Amino acid sequence: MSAESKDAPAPAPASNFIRQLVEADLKAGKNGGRVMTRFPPEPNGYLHIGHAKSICLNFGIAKEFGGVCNLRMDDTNPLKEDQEYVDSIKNDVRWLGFDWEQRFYHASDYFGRIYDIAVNLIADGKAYVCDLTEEEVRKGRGTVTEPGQESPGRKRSVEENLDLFTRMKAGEFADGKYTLRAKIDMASPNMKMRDPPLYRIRHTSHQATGDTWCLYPLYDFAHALSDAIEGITHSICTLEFENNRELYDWFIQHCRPLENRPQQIEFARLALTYTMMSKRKLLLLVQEGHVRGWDDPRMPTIAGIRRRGYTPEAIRDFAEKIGVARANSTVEFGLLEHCVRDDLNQRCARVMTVLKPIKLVIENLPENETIELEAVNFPEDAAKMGSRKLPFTRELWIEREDFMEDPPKQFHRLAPGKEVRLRWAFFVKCTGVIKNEAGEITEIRGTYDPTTRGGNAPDGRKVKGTIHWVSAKHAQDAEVRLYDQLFTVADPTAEVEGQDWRQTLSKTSLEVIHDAKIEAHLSGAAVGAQFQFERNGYFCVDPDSKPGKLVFNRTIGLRDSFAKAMGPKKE
RNA sequence: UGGGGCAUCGCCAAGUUGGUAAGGCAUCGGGCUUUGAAUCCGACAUUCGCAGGUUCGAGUCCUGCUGCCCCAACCA
Repeated sequence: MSAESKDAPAPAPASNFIRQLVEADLKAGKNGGRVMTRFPPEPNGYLHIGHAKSICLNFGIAKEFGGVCNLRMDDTNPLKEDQEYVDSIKNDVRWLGFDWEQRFYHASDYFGRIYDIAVNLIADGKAYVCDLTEEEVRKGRGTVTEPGQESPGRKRSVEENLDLFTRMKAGEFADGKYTLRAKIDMASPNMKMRDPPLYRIRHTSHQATGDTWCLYPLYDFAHALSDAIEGITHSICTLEFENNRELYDWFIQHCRPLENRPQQIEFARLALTYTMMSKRKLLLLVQEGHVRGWDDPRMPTIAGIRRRGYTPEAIRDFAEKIGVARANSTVEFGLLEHCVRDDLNQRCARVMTVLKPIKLVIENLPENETIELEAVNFPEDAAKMGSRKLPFTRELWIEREDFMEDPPKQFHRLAPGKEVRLRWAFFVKCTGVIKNEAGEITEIRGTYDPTTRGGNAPDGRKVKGTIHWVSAKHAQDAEVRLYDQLFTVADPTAEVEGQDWRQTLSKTSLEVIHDAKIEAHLSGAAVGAQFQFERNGYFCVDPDSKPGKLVFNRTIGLRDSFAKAMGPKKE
């Protein structure tokens, strides 16, 4: 625990306008020195990496300034919400490393109080029952350049409004018959202030409150009140709610009884290249079977990237690195990958696994001889994870890509007449290949130099390349799933005329290898265990694994400057 | 066209009484190397959307312009 605190001191968090604002509020003694934030997702889908940014921000700010952060389900629309989503949200936030303690709430917890406040608003002449249809309301709202028309309901008496609202709650009216609207200003240049709806009738049972209610408050009303009721001091949301702030403040000012004065602050939501963040479209990917589910490792959902092998530490680091600002921006996916590699590099034991195997026969090693070698599990710090024994035998698996019959000069791997080091083992020189009738190489032949045991030549002879291998006799088969971007374009969000967004879905985002060769000792690895397959990347054990047949997900490949220098791969 | 926002290196992003452009990612060199990984060293904005103005001095102040985002769901 305390061992890590003696490491290099954490760098001071980057400056951002929200931290500065909270700091200034604290200094000014605002809110009695209290800091309370909240993360308020609507349980209508799974959380994604964009939500992770918000979670880190809200819980992070609270923790940093000695405050707390609530987890609240913003469940005001029973048509879209589901218990499955609330479960997944709690699970994901917890997994990311944040704790709401006992402060898990629902906007629906406050339906009773919100209703009472609405009644007060009516009594104060600041809200009225409107009998316009949805269509009429839309038309009556005007446009951005023209003022709207006042609803006839605006002239209703307080008594009649109260009576109607009571009957709306009692279930006397069908969906859409009436709404409750705030009486603000139909000519406001801010469309959000043109008598916004507060309540609509919906005879639908609710995920949390069942059939208790048949009318439900709308977002603006319920959200501002929920914040005030909980005592939120800083209500952090994304930029698209900027126009709603004036309305938020109106509610805070005119509703009673309300004790607190929360402040809404907006920041730019996360956008990532090659990534779709729309909840609606992510749902379609799941429903239409383009992916295997919300937790498909190709999905940008927390559940997906968790299964993929991304760690909470990497995601938190990413959230810190991207910063917080008010300018819309799109972060390169490569930054997230950097954070993941950076974290995994420090925690994963190294093992050798051959993904696309070809046999290498050591001609000068007898059939039944086994040489036992030792391999360090974490070469950066040999003491950290110990070592393991490796059997070296006549028949080995090596990576197909590590052999070329007619290589370019920069190729440091195996080729006829060339010598390479087999990691932790010996120098091996290729003596030839065996081909089938089709002319395909089926086997590579070579000889090992017994004096180079461990990988160093006593004569000081150097070798350019080191490749990984596994004893064919001892290797176990495993399934390995290689992932690539789900979309082929950097901005899958861009609307292209005549083209459906699904057309940018990649056909090669998943490649399954059924016969990868793994070191025998790996066969006992637990689901979720993570390793670096040397020279191949970071991998984790997938829950689909069965006894005797492990399934690995490639979390992320290693950086590959050679491939980069050689140009794009043909695959 | 009304209102609300935003514009600093390829991508993020600091820059707050105006004082002479942080950092990260990416990229490019080089060292080291039993992972072409990691790591280490070095390079990388005379310039802050554009045009004027104020000032000894402006990314920071003023004026005008341009571009992009958001708002006309009984969604959030």
